[in-house]
Amino acid sequence: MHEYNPLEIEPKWQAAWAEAGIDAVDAVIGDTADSLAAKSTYYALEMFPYPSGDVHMGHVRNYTIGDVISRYKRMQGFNVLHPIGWDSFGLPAENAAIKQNSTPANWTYANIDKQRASLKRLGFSYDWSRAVITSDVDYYHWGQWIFLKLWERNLVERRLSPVNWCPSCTTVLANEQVLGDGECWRCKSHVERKELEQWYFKITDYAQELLDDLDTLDGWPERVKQMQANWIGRSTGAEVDFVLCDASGEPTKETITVFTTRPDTLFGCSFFLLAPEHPLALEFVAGTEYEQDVRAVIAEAASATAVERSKGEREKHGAFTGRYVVNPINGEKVPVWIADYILMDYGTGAVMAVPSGDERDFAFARKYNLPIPPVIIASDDALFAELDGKRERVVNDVPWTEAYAGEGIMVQSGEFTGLAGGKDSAGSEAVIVSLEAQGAGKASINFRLRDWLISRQRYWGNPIPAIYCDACGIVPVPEADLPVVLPLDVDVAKGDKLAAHPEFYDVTCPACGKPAHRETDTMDTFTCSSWYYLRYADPHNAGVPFAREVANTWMPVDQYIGGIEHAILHLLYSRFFTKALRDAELLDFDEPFKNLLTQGMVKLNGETMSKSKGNVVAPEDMIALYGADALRVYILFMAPPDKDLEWSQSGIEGISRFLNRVWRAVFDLTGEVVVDSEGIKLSVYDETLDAAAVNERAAELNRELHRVIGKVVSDIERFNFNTAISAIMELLNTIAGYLKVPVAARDAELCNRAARSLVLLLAPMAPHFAEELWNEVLAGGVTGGAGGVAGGAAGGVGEGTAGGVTADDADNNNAFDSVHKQPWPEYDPAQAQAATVELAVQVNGKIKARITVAVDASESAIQEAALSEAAGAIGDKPVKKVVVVPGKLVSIVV
RNA sequence: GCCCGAGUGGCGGAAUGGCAGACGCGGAGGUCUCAAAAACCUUUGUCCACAAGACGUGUGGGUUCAACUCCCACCUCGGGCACCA
Repeated sequence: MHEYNPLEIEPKWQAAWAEAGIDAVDAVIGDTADSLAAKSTYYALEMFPYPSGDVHMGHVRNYTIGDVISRYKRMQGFNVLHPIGWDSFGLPAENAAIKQNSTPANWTYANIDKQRASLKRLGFSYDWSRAVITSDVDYYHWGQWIFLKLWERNLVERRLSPVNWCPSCTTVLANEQVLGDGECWRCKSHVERKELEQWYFKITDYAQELLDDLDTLDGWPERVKQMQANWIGRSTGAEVDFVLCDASGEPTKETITVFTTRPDTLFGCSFFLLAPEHPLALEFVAGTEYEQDVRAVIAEAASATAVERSKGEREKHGAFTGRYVVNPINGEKVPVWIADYILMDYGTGAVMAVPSGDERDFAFARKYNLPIPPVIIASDDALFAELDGKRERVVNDVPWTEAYAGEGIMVQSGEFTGLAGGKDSAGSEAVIVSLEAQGAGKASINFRLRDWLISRQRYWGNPIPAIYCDACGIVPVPEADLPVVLPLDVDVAKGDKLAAHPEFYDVTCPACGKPAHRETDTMDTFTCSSWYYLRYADPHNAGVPFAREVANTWMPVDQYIGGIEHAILHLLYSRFFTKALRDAELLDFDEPFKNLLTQGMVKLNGETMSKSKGNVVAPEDMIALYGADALRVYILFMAPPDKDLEWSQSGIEGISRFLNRVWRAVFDLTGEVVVDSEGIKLSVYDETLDAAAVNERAAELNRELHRVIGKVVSDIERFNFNTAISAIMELLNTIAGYLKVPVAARDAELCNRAARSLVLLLAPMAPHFAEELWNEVLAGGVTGGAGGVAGGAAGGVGEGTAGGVTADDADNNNAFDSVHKQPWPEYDPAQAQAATVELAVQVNGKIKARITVAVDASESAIQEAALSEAAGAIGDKPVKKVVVVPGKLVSIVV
């Protein structure tokens, strides 16, 4: 036996696999074009890395999970696409370039080289021939092409809007890129609001479908779907048109529309609110006595930072504009105020205030002494009789001390009084019908989701293919002129930008030929990551981003794996892209990712590992100590994949020990007397075992083999890698018990099968380890060793066709018979059963005895045995009931 | 405030309503060794000197022959959203 030396065998097999092209989907060893076509496809995908530096433990975890799934599926006979690439545009490259006086490209590509080497060192089975790097012209060319397709489909728009501006990154951000407390997702600086003209993708056109199709994503975590649903934020209700009055208070022909989820409370509207940014606000008060107060509120609201706004219950400020509007439901004139809690970018920026039914309006009414007419009361409320039918308004001394926003009965609501009120209630519907009849409103749906702001005032990104012409306006770059190449001689370290490169932006208008100006903003990096999974399917296509039929073959992704932090960002954008590309007839499916696994973080001392905290455990250090396989197995073993895990150094030593034990056991199973490095014999036999004891151990091992293979299958299918590994450990423990049997008394077939199964089960998780054992000890049958266990007789379960050399071997020139080309071991649940089982006997819920019965014993026989065995505990108390749970226990109630 | 998760030994974690704590780490004792490391064996939820027994899955109730698991109420921690009309 040679020692298990991961540092020697891992690079060896990595080189051998690379040479044999074992992981490329279209060059799989032993597969012909026909056999490949006959296989089902399986697309396993992990979120590609940003090349920020070294590979860290989070990557190791993410990619190990994906690799296990890929290798397992290959052994199950699928043709597996398992690609990798880099999301390589983005701001960190610019910052690093400035810091190191380098260029973003140099920094990025150097990091990619470093990460590629690390990923290869970890033994991940990627099809490297398909690697996609988003900052390569060959890739971003097609990002521009897709941009033009979306533009053709009217999904691209340049418009003036309030935007989020990060002063530190000196660029605008999408809504999704502003964290809950108003911080930039990347640098955590406080985001400012600005009014700028920017490029948008009209993701809101798909708001309803993005929401509806969440229901079809059965393979997604509920949590992620919930987060997306909240983010999309659909509200149903009505649009109501209020008639504007002129400065003298006379109704005009103009109306102003509000959105409400509670049309049933329309009679309770006692004032009307505009957002401070609303264009009508200043128009109303210009030159009036109200102007000063209104301007003060506007100024105060504008200066409020995101932090202040996020503090929840904030003192509300407002001012009367001097104007009135007419409530269409009852013709009442109500005053128009501005209020700083009204958001310009939700609904219409104008709101009907119902202080009795809305906490915020209530607080505002109290503060400014506005009427609070009750219109909804709980059905059992005594006020009903008192209020019903009365039209007088109760002012500030209403019996209510707070707003009532729940469901109830409409009161003081004219013809609608007595109807059920609430969101989407009968009362709401009746009010909408009435409004529609008089042309003053309609049913409506509002989304919280905003369009996706995709332009960035940064250099290191995909150039937006648009040209500004004084004569023609904004003109798309013609498809034939693509790609718009990002110049590499921009020296960001010296503060250089695209906007300072005339050779980039001085162009002629494609429409009229006159001098024009190229767009110097680049696209959000999230546009690059919104379709990379499609490019993997057809990575070298030089005519289109991907061929439709090829995309249809591999997509949707069967299993996507990545961090929860993309629950809204990347995962929502990618869904949008897929739907938009489908409508552009470029592909034929609705959702990109059929199944999603969000893996937990790797922590140290309860904190996320980060360079700035200095608490990073470097994967390279662990590989140097224990090897890549031990690291892979350990990270799988520590916790279920979707939970955060706490790094512990001593645990990986345990896994290293486990692999060493397996190593020795495999040799021992061949009959070889295993010795340690100093020649001390480790194989120890128990010569006292008689034939019956040997047979019992053999039967136990056989049962355990069938049980564990079945367990590993079901655990891997559910991604419970930790329990799959536990089960393999249990198998090893049983094997260790059998290895006490002297070599001459062992069952050769059983030893062979046990060794092979052990190695095959570990192959997806510890690929080099398994490959070495397979090739050095097992391929071609177990033949080596002092005991001379004969190989080739492998029948039974263990391995379908794997009798050693596969039939395809002759057809190709690979020098080895890879364990990763073997079929997954089969198992027979019936053989996992022992002939007899021990049952616990409970008397009134307490275990009082144990009985051993045949596995197929009849219920009455079991009952009889249990009653006699537990007779002492039962005593003379009458037996009321007996429950027999086959294989488990007997419960006796006395 | 609203919406999700999660609370099990010293630690990581197991348990289609059916013997709680699998598997591993750590600890204790032992074998081997001059010694140590490695390896192997035994042991390891708590209480009790041992045994017998009792108690044990955040808390309190409930359903059930049987509850970590299901139901109700609550506590704690983590995450997301939050003036969205």
